Amino acid sequence: MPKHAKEMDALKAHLAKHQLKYTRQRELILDAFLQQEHITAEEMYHQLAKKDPHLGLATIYRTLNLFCEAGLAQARHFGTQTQYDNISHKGHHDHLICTDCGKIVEFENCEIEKLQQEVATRNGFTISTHRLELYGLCGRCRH
Amino acid sequence: MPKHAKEMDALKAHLAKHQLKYTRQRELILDAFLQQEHITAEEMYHQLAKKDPHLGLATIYRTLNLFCEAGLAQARHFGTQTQYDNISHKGHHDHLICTDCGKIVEFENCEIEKLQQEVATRNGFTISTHRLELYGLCGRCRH
DNA sequence: ATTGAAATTGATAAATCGTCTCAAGAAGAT
DNA sequence: ATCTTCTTGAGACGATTTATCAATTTCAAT
Repeated sequence: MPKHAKEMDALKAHLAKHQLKYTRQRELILDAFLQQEHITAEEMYHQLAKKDPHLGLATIYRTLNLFCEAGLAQARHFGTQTQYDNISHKGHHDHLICTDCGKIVEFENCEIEKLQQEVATRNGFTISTHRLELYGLCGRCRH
Repeated sequence: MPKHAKEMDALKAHLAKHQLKYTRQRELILDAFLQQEHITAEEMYHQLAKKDPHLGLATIYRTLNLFCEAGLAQARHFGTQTQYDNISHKGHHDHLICTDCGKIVEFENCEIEKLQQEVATRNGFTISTHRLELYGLCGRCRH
């Protein structure tokens, strides 16, 4: 029994719905991905080089983008690179981002989420995910 | 009397402090920038091509980055591009995005902003901008 | 199990975005 | 006006991500 049966089922459902196939590479990348809070394609490429030296970087990009479409991941562009966040990792978390040093603090706030729901309802929307990023200076960089 | 005397003074102060010069290009780019809520270098390049066909893209990047250092702008990575936000522009708006039809609804919510401030303060951050996007289905696409 | 249509992969080429380089030109203090 | 320093424009460059395409794999139907 795999550790992440729920996410694997979600992926398989997405694949079936779109006539895509369940491949060895996708399973490999999913396993690695679900153990991370967030990761870049390049990082995953190096991690998986041990398990499968022939796994291509393009496949990793394609697969991480697939995870985004399947709702398992979310892409976040920071600096010159793209971070792929693992949505299932902890419930949902938002980010405080220091524009000077790049420091990232994660947080959760139920009240904000509640207000988001209200806004959505008022506009006839049904929310499935959201993204909230606060940009500014961290304590250290303000000086 | 220019419309944005305050911002122009702030820029001149920054230039003087760092032994930089006030050039025709910087003035041109500042004027264009202050009329926007946010803009990419590429967009500005096309806008300003009419006024100065020889203005280089590199100069626009350099100047927008200068504005960031001077505290007039803030860079935000959005999709594959960098958005330069006009800090002096008040009306910040957030987005409701339909994942099916792509419809975008803008909204503002003071309560959410207040809670964001609280979270930031609690973590020692000073916020200058933020980004909030709610993803889901709009009323029409839910059926 | 075999077949065959359709999707996927790996390798690399290509595109994209932003920064760097450098000679020529402009700003501003004297 | 002169001289030093900074800035500019043009294109080269580097980093990251996507597109291309022949070979391979998946999977549903035999």
